[in-house]
Amino acid sequence: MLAKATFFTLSQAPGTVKSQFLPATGAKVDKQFIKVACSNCNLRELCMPIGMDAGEFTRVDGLVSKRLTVKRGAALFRAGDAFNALHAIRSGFLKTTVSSANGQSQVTGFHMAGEIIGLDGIASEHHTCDAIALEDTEVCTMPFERIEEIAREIKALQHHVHKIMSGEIVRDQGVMLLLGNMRADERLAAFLLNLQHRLHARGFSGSDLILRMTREEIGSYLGLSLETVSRTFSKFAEDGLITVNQRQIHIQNSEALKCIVSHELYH
Amino acid sequence: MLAKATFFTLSQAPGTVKSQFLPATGAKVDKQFIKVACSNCNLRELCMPIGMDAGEFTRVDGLVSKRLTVKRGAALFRAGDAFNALHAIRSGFLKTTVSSANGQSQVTGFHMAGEIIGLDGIASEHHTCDAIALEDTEVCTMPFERIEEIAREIKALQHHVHKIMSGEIVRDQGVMLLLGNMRADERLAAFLLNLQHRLHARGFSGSDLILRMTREEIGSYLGLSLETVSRTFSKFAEDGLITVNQRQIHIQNSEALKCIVSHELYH
DNA sequence: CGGAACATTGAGAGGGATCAATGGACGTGG
DNA sequence: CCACGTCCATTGATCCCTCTCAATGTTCCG
Repeated sequence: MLAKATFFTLSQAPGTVKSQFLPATGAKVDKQFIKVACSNCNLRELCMPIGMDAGEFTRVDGLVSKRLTVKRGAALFRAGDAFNALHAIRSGFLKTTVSSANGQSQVTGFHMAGEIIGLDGIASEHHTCDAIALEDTEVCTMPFERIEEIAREIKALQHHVHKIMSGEIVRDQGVMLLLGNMRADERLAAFLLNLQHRLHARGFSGSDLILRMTREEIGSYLGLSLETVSRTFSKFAEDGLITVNQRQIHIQNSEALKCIVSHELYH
Repeated sequence: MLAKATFFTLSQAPGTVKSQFLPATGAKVDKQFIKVACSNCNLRELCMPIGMDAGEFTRVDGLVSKRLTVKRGAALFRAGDAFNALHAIRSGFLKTTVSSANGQSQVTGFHMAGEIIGLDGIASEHHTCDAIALEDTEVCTMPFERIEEIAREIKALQHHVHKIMSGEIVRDQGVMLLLGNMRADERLAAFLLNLQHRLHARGFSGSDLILRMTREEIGSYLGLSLETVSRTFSKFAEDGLITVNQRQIHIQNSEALKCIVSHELYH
């Protein structure tokens, strides 16, 4: 219930190792257009409001000021940076991390195609987290002033913006529940199931997935050490719930994972 | 830095035990007006946008459809309830809790006068958490449709709504950092400092505070058992950092608390 | 005054962190 | 194409922080 409510996020590839993430339109095709319109984008159902007429959609197309490419390991933005735009992820995969004054940091989320990133910056006009690409990533940058301007005119867009922000709040609540209440195996099971769920929403089977992040990053997100993450993966594999090969995970028994999340030992 | 960035929230009373929370206007005065205008409210600087002209403020007054009183222990809303309004807390104190399918629950926040509650419901049109009053509480109910309607016309209000939601996201990030990275004493120290900070913003000294929640609720919020909360309070008291008398806390050495949050043992 | 709810404190156990060493995978450069 | 170095993952051993179970004390309210 809450588990599917959107804890986390994850990237992956359908079956083959190197296959790219985009469900349909290939990157090469995109290159032909200097600017791909939202109305044309195959991710629009994930990141744009539904129920707009053609005229409204044309206005929304004007939201995207530019497309950015972020190389793996590079930052889309960093804590402290001035905020002026939200970013829709077109392809690729990012993590967001917050840091305390003394340097310890925590992964607060993994973000994949179709999601909106940068909401944290609105409050103070400055970002409060780092957004780091975990693989080469392409984002559509939407100046926030322009978003607000158009949202004042198009009801559906306005409401959509509110829904996205509220959804992020709900997601965070789920992570809090996870960090505050669950034990290691429950956290990791919930993590994998969320993964599966989100991949399914993007047209993948979800039983085969490729982790884009290290064990350390998973551990940071889940409030565990990297060793515990690794050990728990191994335990799941021993019990026949999953198959682990480095970052390739095959989910064999998602029902059992659900039982683990629910505190129910085994079946 | 992140510590003051708004982890949590807390109510209290300035010095005397039974004193009410409202900084100035007493409840009795309010009763004379069927409806207290936002433009008149002494909390407006906390919950309303600044920089509006008189005409705009009059429109915003129309946001509040009614005032609700929630008795201690009662729910303002519950997970699953249909969402249709946000609530501004006028006086009192609430907690929000989320529950997983199998019944374990977690406090996700404590909310005091001047804060907006109910943002979680926008995403799915249904609330995802319970909001329970920890003392008799008065809220101003603002139908969300009306908020959106007026926000489309008044830029300052629109932006304010966005800031409030973003602020909630930033707060949640801080809680994640706390739950994922800190140890018991660090969590509790951060909790107390956040308390102090928020009280200060409301005109209280903040060195004397009265907890409105039980040890168990603190523990749930911080991901600790109630015994650990109690023990840590005692340890802080032994070390001369605070004085504890049931729910009355006196902060004697907030600098030392800051050191604890920063992982620095003692000084 | 008695009971319920809450807080404190102690003893013991366990889950996960930490420290440490080994092994694979990948990329770079010879 | 192979060698090497780096990064990452796995696995083991040990320790300790926090949970759990339990008993007692305190406050508040009917």
